[in-house]
Amino acid sequence: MATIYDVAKAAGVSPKTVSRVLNGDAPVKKETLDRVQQAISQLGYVPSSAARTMRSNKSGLIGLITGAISMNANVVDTSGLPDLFIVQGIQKAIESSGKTLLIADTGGKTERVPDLIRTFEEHRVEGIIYVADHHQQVSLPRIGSDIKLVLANCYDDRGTPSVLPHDRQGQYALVRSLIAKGHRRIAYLSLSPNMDATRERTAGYRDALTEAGIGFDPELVVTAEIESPDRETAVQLLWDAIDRVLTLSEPPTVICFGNDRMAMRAYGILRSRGLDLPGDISVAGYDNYRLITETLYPTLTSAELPYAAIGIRATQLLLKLLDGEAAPAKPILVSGPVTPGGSVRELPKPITKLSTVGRKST
Amino acid sequence: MATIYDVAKAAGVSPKTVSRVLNGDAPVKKETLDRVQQAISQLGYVPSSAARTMRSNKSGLIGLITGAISMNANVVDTSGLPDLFIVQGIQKAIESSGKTLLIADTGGKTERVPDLIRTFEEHRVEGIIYVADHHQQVSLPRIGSDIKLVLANCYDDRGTPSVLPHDRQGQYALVRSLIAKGHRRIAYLSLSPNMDATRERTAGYRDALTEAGIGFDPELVVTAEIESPDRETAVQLLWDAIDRVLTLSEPPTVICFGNDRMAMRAYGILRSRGLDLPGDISVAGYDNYRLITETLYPTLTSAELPYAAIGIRATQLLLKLLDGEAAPAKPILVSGPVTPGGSVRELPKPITKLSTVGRKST
DNA sequence: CTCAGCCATGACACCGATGTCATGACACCG
DNA sequence: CGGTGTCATGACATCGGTGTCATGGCTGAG
Repeated sequence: MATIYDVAKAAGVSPKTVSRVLNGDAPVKKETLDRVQQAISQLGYVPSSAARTMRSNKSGLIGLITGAISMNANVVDTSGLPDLFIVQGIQKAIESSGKTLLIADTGGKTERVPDLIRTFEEHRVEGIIYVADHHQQVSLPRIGSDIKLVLANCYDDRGTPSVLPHDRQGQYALVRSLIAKGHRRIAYLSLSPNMDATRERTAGYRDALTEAGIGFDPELVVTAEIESPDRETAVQLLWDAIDRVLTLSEPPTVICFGNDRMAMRAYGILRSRGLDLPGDISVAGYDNYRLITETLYPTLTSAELPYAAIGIRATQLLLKLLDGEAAPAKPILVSGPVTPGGSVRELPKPITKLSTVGRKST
Repeated sequence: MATIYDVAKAAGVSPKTVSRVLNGDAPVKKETLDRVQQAISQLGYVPSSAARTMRSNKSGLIGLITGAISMNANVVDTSGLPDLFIVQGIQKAIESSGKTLLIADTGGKTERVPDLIRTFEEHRVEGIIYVADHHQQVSLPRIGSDIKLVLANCYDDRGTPSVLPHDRQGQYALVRSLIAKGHRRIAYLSLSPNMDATRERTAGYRDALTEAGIGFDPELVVTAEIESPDRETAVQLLWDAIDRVLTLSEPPTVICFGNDRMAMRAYGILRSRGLDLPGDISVAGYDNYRLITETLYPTLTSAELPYAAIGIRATQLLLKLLDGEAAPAKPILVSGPVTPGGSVRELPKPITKLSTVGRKST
């Protein structure tokens, strides 16, 4: 590989002048510049970032720790939308910054994290983004203070800067849109109650009910998934939960599911009970996992889990920290829109009471 | 950040001795060793890979170019299984090699590839793996000969070492398994005929028919997807294709689709025609995209597109090249198994002719 | 005409590892 | 007891860039 010295010799100048040409940080005579540039292209010279890093102590590298790449492989996991979308957001945001992304995958084993951090330290990354596969609390080993850390889709108890999905707002907006379509008996078949997302979303569900003056009926809220079920168990649990709400004395007109995948399963289950979608029962998901929401027939109404946006925000946050800005005191919450699909039917409006809530704008 | 000099001073030895402790490449007295190790952990010293790289001219980095991370984002693309699974395989295989993976994403724009390669060259990667989003021919800019290149899921006309899915074998095995279940009228609704995969798979389809002594009926083979359709068009095309084969004078007992996603759509379409799955018609996909095959009800029979394996093979190939082994003359073909699901019904065996083909082992 | 000041360039040291060679302390052999 | 070999360690140069400072030539103001 050609070095700056080779180029200098070929152009008949000093290495320092070549350096000046490369970085444009000092005036160079046009003629000299041409000679140098020709030498560069002739030799196919590419500067060594290792040498640069050494001198400047700036690597231009950002480390990314995730399980997103190795996960989702065979395990079709419980959480729904692959955290990979967060990585996509990060990738996109980093692109324009001139930094280079070093991606390390935990392979699903969190105990590998210290090793990965160590590797990043060897490469003198300027910052690290840690991506969790679902909204959760994490605890990472301490990192040298010269490396900035940002958490995406997770948080810790040390006040490390973090970016989280605004689950409460998401479920609120979803339920609100259902109410706007005339639904008042709204079931919510949730993910495991231990998850942060479930707590938040349940709160959002109630927010929307309260706002519309609809009483909260605990019978309409059923846990329909446990931590890490096998397929059979998951289907069984879901089947039972659906059965439970459908056999209520006053059954729901729409069922919200904890994620799109549950909703996808529900399509098959509901139909096998002879129900028409959305004629007999409306369905909504969560995540807006497009592969599912757009491919299902009819298309699925879903609240978007703004993973790409979380990735972007996390990256922007990190870049700001690197720029010397102060860290925000609280986690940054990112909201997502509701994507309407064909799975939610518009109910005929009650003629007795014409509240604004029942109105639909379009 | 502490350097090897700081450690040396703290331990009262020369930097070279610290180096010896780090690399264990020369005997060090037990007592000295302890002092050095203590100094290291006290100072939190982590060696700089930049300095190492400079001295040794070996970076320990492998570059990966892919569109897998940025793609699949909003575009639910035509090709089916996300190439991300290839990246997963690569990640897994690289893990145990001690190398570090540098991932660059094209963001879907191939014209960015030269820039990405340039960045890799600056980091002095030892090898590059290029991952395509579907089986295809590519043309990459030339790379300095000191960097090894391996193509995954694609090939070029320069004989660059490459690893490809064995599409012909895959479709052959799938159709063979259908025949083993008693099917003889087998429709094939394929992807775009311009795709390498389609050509290969069609050949595999015919291989299986020939083997079983079933005549090839061109009416059973229909293109049901074009290059990059919008959702509406895709559904329409699929609907038409299904209609076409179902209204044949002798309709198929099973339909093979070009990928799992088409099959997923077909579930809705077939049911809306009042057909029972798999009672009235059997269905098979391609890719074994587990999110789809395992979540659909009934589960979907599919041929596995061995993306993870391709990633692993590509990585192993690259590591061998780096080890000085010669490149294989031909692309490496990776086969995948057939994953049976509930979407294919076992047909009653014809009593007149009891051929071995109709037999089922289990 | 002279000197301040800019322009273009080069000499040199340094970043943090490690390969090469040298050195001093012992042990072992004859 | 002297010579030879091994062990443990250090001095120094080097990898490829870039920051610092110096230098020579030229311009323009006084």
